[in-house]
Amino acid sequence: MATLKDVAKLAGVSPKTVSRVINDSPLVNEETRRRVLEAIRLLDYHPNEVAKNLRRRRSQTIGFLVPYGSDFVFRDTGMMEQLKGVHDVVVREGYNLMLSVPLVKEDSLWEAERLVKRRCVDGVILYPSSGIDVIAKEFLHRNLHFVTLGIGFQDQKSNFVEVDFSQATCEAVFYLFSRGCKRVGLLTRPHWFFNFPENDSFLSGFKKALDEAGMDFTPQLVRESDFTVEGGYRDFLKLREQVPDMDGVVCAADPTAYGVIRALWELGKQPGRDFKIVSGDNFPLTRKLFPWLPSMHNPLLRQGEEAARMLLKLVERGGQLPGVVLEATFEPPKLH
Amino acid sequence: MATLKDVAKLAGVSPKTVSRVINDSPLVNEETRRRVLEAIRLLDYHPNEVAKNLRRRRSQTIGFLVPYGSDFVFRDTGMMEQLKGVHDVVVREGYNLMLSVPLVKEDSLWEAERLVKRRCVDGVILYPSSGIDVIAKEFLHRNLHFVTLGIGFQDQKSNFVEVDFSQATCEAVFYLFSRGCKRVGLLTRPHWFFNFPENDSFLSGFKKALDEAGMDFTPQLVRESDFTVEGGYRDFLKLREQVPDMDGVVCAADPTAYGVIRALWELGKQPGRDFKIVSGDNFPLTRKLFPWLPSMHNPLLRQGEEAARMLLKLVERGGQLPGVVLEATFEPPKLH
DNA sequence: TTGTACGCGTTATCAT
DNA sequence: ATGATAACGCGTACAA
Repeated sequence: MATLKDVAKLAGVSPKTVSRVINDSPLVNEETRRRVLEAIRLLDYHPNEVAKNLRRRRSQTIGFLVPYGSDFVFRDTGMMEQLKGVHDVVVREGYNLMLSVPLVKEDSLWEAERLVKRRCVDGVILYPSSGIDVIAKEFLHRNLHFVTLGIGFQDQKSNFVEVDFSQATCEAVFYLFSRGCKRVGLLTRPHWFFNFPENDSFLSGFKKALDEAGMDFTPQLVRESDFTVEGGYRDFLKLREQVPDMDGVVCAADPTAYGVIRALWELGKQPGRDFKIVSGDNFPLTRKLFPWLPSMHNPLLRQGEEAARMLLKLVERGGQLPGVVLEATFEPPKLH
Repeated sequence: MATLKDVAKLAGVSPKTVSRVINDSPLVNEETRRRVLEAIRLLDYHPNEVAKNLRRRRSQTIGFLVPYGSDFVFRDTGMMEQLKGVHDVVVREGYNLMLSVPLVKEDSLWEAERLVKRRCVDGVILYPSSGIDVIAKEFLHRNLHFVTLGIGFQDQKSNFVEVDFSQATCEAVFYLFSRGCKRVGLLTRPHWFFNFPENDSFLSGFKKALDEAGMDFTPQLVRESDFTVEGGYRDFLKLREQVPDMDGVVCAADPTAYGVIRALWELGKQPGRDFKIVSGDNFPLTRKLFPWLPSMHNPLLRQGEEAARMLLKLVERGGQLPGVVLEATFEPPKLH
């Protein structure tokens, strides 16, 4: 493998000049540059990024840490959207993306520390799954770079990109009323999935809608459901026992809605006609598979992009950045 | 940030001794080791992987290069399975995983070269999408490390993990016959997706089944379909025009089958009852969403694992390894 | 515009 | 069992 020195020797210049050419420095004679480029071509020289990174005290790499538990199979579609958002920004800015999925839950904390403290990455994007609060607080304190996809711990003010569903959920409920529903339920997110359960924007939006519609809220109208198809199936059936006259439901996630759909099939009801549903993510797949299914739109791609942009700023400028809250939206489908 | 030297100074030993302790060398006195470990703890020292990698001329990282076009949205579920297989093996062996999705198709070749030649990674896992044949051949020639997920170019003998569907497809067709089908069609993989279209194991299995059943094969019975829901929808409707009396179909992929299911709904037919389907991947999601849907099983996870194991061997021992062919399986669902 | 000398933080070699 | 010294391949600081 040819090195920068070899190139310098062949081109008859100093190593530094070769370095300048590689890094597109303007401070180099055209003729010299030409000679150097020719030498690079002849030797098939490729700069060694590891050496460069050591010298620059950078890894030029961003980490994406997926919590164990992403076997949540189908949540992966949402994760992939976020990941793609992160990836695109990171790559465009000349960084690499390292993906890490700890094999067991206990490894998450150690893995986040390993990635950042051993300088495998310049910064890391974290899911706000349980346990991450510890990491986030320590990283903040030691000025290590991270961004959480959602709020990671209570009173976190910086370095997160959160999605707020309250307005979208409120509109979704009104949409169901407008479609003739008399009694609407909510399958919300699982509180145990997060570090501070209090702040459920699905629930607050749901309550707001009932309030504005002059209807009473009762806890019976709500169940939590983990973001899985089976969970949606199971929890919908339970919710139906709680609210026998329910004729519409808002789901916090697409997989949950899939579970509801399956349950309705098995009950001999046609989803969307005999019973109304609003879904929660609006995955591309959902549009393809169930074009008739109304859905809130979870801005997963943008969340990933924002998180990546924020992290790169942190890496390049240091300090902290105020958290960002994106709004989920609800676009009622065209009626016909 | 404390370095190895700082630790050495504090512990009153040479840097090399600290290095020995870190790397669990047996050649170090117990008492010395204790002192060093104490110094490490006091300084909160973390070894710098970049420096280590420079010295060891390794990046200790494996690349996973996703072809542009992975917007194939739902194929991602399959890709995630493979990725998870790769990840688990790679991490268990103490490597990192770098994920790269070139933003545009033209970047793929350059990106693969960049990753390997600039030593960002020690080796790379490639999809056999078009264009990869060029890379694979050059890498082979220059002894750079790679494994393709499937055969990347004609006559490739080494460094791939392929999945063979011929037997599974054959059994799937017989299953449909056993369920009363008289006329079975095939929605096979898109030939343009690969570099050498000749070797379609779905098609060969399909032909074999018809042959063994004493039925004539005609090209009308087959259509290619890209691995998308829309594609499955569209191509199924076309295939139905070609074969009006078709009463069963084998799909090369799960998203294709989803498209078929949607088409049947819209035709007012109940999938699985009025028209029989066998799917091609058996994603976890498929089991959850359509438990009644029979499917061949695409060993995606194992394919990823095998590819990773192969690549790590190549990285650590050099040379080349003969390609591996995994068998897809068909397990008829329990009838009731 | 170009070159020199040094350092980034670790491991390898060869001593002792 | 431990240490001195030299790499690894590049960028930085400063001088020319």
